Amino acid sequence: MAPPSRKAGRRIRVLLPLPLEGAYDYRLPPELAAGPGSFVEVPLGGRVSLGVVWDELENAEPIAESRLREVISVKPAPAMHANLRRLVDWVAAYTLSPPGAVLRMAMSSPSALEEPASASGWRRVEGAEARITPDRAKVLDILANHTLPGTEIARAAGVSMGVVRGLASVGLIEPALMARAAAFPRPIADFAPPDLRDEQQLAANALRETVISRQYGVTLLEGVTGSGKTEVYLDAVAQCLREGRQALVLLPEIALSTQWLARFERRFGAPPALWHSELSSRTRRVTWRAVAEGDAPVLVGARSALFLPFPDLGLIIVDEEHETAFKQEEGVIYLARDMAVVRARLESALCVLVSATPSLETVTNAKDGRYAHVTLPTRHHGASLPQITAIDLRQHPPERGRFLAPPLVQAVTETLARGEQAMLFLNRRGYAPLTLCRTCGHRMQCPNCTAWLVEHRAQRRLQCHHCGHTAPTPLACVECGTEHSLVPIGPGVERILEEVTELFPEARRLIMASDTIPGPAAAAEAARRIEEREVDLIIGTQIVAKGWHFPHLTLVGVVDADLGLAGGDLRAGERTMQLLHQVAGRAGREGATPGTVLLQTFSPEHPVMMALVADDMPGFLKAEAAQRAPGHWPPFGRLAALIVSSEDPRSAERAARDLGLAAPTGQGIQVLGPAPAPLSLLRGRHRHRLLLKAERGIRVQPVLEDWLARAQIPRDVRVQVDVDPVGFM
DNA sequence: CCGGCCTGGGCG
DNA sequence: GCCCAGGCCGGC
Repeated sequence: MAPPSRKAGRRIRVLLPLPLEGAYDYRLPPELAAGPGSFVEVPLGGRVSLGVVWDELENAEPIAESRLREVISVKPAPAMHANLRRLVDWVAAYTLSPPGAVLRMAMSSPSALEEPASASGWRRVEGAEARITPDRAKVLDILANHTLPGTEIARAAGVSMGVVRGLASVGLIEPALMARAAAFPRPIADFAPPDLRDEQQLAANALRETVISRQYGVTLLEGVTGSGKTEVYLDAVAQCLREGRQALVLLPEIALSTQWLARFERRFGAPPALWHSELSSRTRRVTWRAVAEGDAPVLVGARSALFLPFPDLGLIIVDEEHETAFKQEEGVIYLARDMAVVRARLESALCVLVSATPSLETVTNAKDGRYAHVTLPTRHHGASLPQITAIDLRQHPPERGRFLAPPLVQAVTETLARGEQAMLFLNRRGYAPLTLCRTCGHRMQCPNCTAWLVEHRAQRRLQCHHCGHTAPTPLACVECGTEHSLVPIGPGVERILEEVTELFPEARRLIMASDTIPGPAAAAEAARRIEEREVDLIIGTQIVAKGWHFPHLTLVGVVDADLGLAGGDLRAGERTMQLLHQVAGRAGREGATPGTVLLQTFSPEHPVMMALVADDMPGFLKAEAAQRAPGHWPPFGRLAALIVSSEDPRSAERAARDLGLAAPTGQGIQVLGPAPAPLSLLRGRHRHRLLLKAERGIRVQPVLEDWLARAQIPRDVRVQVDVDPVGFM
């Protein structure tokens, strides 16, 4: 056998969007031109994969020359910028994920690269001659100096597609690639700038300065609800547009942000580009491409937008920075708020973290001088902040079988009598969170999760809110067989609706929950009905907390203020505080009527309730900090969670125990657990958790890597690493 | 004794 | 992520 002939071409590294250890080496044939960032097609096993030419790695042991395969082609797409490649590497290293898994997010889907389909149209063939009818003349007129798609020509000329096809068949027009339509009209920086109040102008100036400087910076923009934070950061967006750089706005619930989008369009005379999981694959491709080519000056999106290929990003806004929706809990587990800061640093851009109730992490960073801090302490038009009062349920118990205490019922009655709107907030969907058999005590539980099944009476079904398991509500107890013995325990929003229907039969009622407001259209319709006063009484879950503007709402009743405090979660108090503060902020946003907020609670002496009533956020955060600092809890230390799961309960438990035995030790390091996860059974998997706690100066990644390398993990066990965990379920 | 299916490793 | 090899079990 002849020795393999030495083939020409240089060796390059290609990162593939797959969960592989690192980049793979290929040979680039001399006839192809590609450099770092180029999108290339390469053979992988028996298939062809799309990948990105990655950077040279020093000290890497190269694979044998004989094993190299050749790059098939180089894609005609803008190369992935070095900044984004560094972000991919950084996020992979930080989250201990395979870089290819992070690259996958940055490619959004491997098909994003394909040229958007049907970008072709028709143009006139100069000098061609054929019979001209009046209809044909109209078409040729329209095509005098344009290339347009067939359907558009027919519509503009008022002729049928047959005429267009006829012209093509006689050679008067020919197919042509169009200059891509401006899918994303340019927002105009000075289209309709608002008059900013003095304190807004000061804040806006501070942001402008950093945008103009083109330097990395992080600023916490803190302001009470209704203080006009959005106008301030949109001013920074305007400045970014003047600088000719791109701006990215991350929102926690993009599907519910129709009011925000309308506001953006009024301010800039054009809508922003959008990015979220529900985009069609075509829109996805067009948007991805427009971002890469710099044709989308402003993009608004969910956390995944952070990995889009902006060639020149000058500004990242993270609105409601404290929201847990910024945490990605599956696949590559990351917190978009923190990765936004990283991207801003890599891009020499400004990152603005916006909130009325900023997280203790961000407040601490601002206090320590790592972040700049600008505040808006007062509301618009002199509107006062709502008056918050606690209702002690021990002193004012609701009637038997009811959930609204007499003082709250009274307040709703008075509000409705004045012709104003009221809202009842309960962060629980469905009718009742627990269904119990009165005869044998059996509780209806999810077969796949450690969770009760929630009754949804309207659908006559029981549902698991963790795995989606659903079953018809049984007539008899599944355990003892007794009929009519199952009773609902506790309220969900449906049950509150039932109660107010009896109490206020005249009031026009609306439930707002993720199952009744499934998307942007429903959200817009709900907002319209409330704004136009077609609704008197709103009963809502946490989706009512998110950025809505309800000008006629003056009363908010929180049905169960204690709900989020159970469970011993590190941030339970902080999160409850943020959620209730945000809900409270919906009340009395306009005019002279101050809003009223009533909190139903069994523990009005709890620090969260006290702080809400006294409107003392800083005091609350100070107390939180004082609690967390001595034990080195975040933000005064670092956490990483290992979630060990398996379909086999014993396998999961054994692996967790083994990991516990192999736990790292050392100065400033502590391992808690293993312990069964609060949701010890989730989607059919048995779960145990271990928690690594380290002092602030310690990098947890090498510790984790070392730990995992020493442990023997059997094949049926999965170990997920969650650096900086947010939830503890 | 053969074939189907499941699982785990490798892909440059 | 997906292919394919190899092992194991089931069928006649």
